[in-house]
Amino acid sequence: MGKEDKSSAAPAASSVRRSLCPVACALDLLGDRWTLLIIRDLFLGRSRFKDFTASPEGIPTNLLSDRLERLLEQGVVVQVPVVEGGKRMAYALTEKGSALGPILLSLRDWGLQWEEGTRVGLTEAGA
Amino acid sequence: MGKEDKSSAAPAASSVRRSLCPVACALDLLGDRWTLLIIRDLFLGRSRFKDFTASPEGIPTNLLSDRLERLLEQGVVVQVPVVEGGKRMAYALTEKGSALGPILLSLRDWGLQWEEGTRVGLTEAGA
DNA sequence: CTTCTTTGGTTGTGAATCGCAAGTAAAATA
DNA sequence: TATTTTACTTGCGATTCACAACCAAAGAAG
Repeated sequence: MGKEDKSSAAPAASSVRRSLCPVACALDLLGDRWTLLIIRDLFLGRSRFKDFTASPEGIPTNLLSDRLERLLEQGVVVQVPVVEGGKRMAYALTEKGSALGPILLSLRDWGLQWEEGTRVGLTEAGA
Repeated sequence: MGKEDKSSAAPAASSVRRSLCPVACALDLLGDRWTLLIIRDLFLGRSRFKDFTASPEGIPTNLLSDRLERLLEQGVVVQVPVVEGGKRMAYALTEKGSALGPILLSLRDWGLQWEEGTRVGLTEAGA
């Protein structure tokens, strides 16, 4: 029923680690062009599916679905009802997800310093 | 010939930015499964092509070639002769490349704290 | 309750990229 | 000069990406 089928898979199957290096393991989960942008959006206060697709980078919806699913699996985000007891769900960072703040901040700082013309949109979260 | 042809291209053409967000721009260059592992190796003191292929993650040589070429283009690494005036070249971090230290350290810290069974191999460079 | 709109996805498809294996040429070594 | 090592390149099947179209459930409007 298309439940165990992934039309668009992640850069790596979550459970296949290339090594025990913490950097490599972090990259097994985060090492692609979209995942950390979703995390960035969560830090910026966006929480709904539509919000993520509205970001300027324009993530394709199939990739967004896939990444969110993987982040849920890995305990980086959780789903919470938008209104108490409602059916609509929003995404929120777990403690594991919030701990990604320093990574985002160091990426932002490096980008600002070395990539010409970049501008901030990140709030001072996680620092 | 085969000079303008890339058999294995990078995750994004270096000059096509998805937005002006510093995080997004950093990920345009660094957002894949291998690039930051090469940088990690450079911080660990590895500098030759063979050294990178010898890392436990086992990067394919065509991808290594491609990533090194892009890092050269972007001024993150430079080539220096292994012996004074020799023909064999090694790779070294530029100032721009060395500035990636904090990103590597935050990835390492997160991996150590949240990814079960990971162990350090990173020296305290860049901090 | 019925209709309309928004939200949150899924599906399909061609193009691009990945990962593996094999081949190769120049440099270092014996 | 002969052999080995280094630093790649090439080819190819499999996976993943990006774009577009489609769809069903939820909420809002009348």
